[in-house]
Amino acid sequence: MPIPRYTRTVSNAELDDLLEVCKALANPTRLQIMGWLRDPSDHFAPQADPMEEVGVCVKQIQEKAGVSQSTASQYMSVLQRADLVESTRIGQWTYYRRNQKRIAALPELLGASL
Amino acid sequence: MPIPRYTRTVSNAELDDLLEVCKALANPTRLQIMGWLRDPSDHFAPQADPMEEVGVCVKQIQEKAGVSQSTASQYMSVLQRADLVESTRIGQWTYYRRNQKRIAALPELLGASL
DNA sequence: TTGGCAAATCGAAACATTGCGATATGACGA
DNA sequence: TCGTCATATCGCAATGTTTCGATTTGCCAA
Repeated sequence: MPIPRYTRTVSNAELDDLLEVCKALANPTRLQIMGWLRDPSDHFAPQADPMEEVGVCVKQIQEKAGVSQSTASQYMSVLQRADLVESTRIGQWTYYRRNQKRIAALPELLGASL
Repeated sequence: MPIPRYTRTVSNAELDDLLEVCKALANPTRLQIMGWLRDPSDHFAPQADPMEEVGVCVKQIQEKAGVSQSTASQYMSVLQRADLVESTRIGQWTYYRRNQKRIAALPELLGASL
């Protein structure tokens, strides 16, 4: 029975997870969006539904970021795939907000994987 | 004199800094290397100079990662530009080690910028 | 001083990401 | 039912990243 030459400290799942997070944040606009979503009412104009609860709709993010509608939509789904944001659909709007639980756990993930 | 409509919480310098870190880590092999360098003697074979102090030479990283010499060298300079590793040249070898101070400060940078 | 080793840099091909306009889907109000 | 608005998805050209082999630089020992 062969003994592995060197130890593996970090699980592959955690590493892949962190990798996806880094990829999602490795874009200046997406990184900014995450910051804006921290205090939505400081960065976005009022909207139909209360942004502190449900989040901010794509149109507002698009306007603030100065990108096209399709780009804004794509950005948000990249961030969502990395589990950094959550979304709620209300009527014709999709509201995005930070996944605060996940974000709070990032330092730990960093410490464990990196 | 126009008043900015919304508040900026995060400095551009910090955001750019975090962006560079994310870019550097947004590659599976580079991410792995950072992990290996945490406990070098658990992951690399003995070498001329003591790796816990000076770090690990490029050749060892190259072999462990299974990439070409030029790729390994580039990877290390990407990590160094992001300030995640430091290097020491001894004779014909360049030893790389984690910038532990910087890495310890990452959670704070994350908390401040993201 | 010459040969060999380690590392860095260069140039290029393959591959991935970016970001747009066009189009599709679905909700709402007239 | 129709037109409009918000969002999502598609296809594509431009740009950026990856990764290599070849070349260059620098160090050391014979």
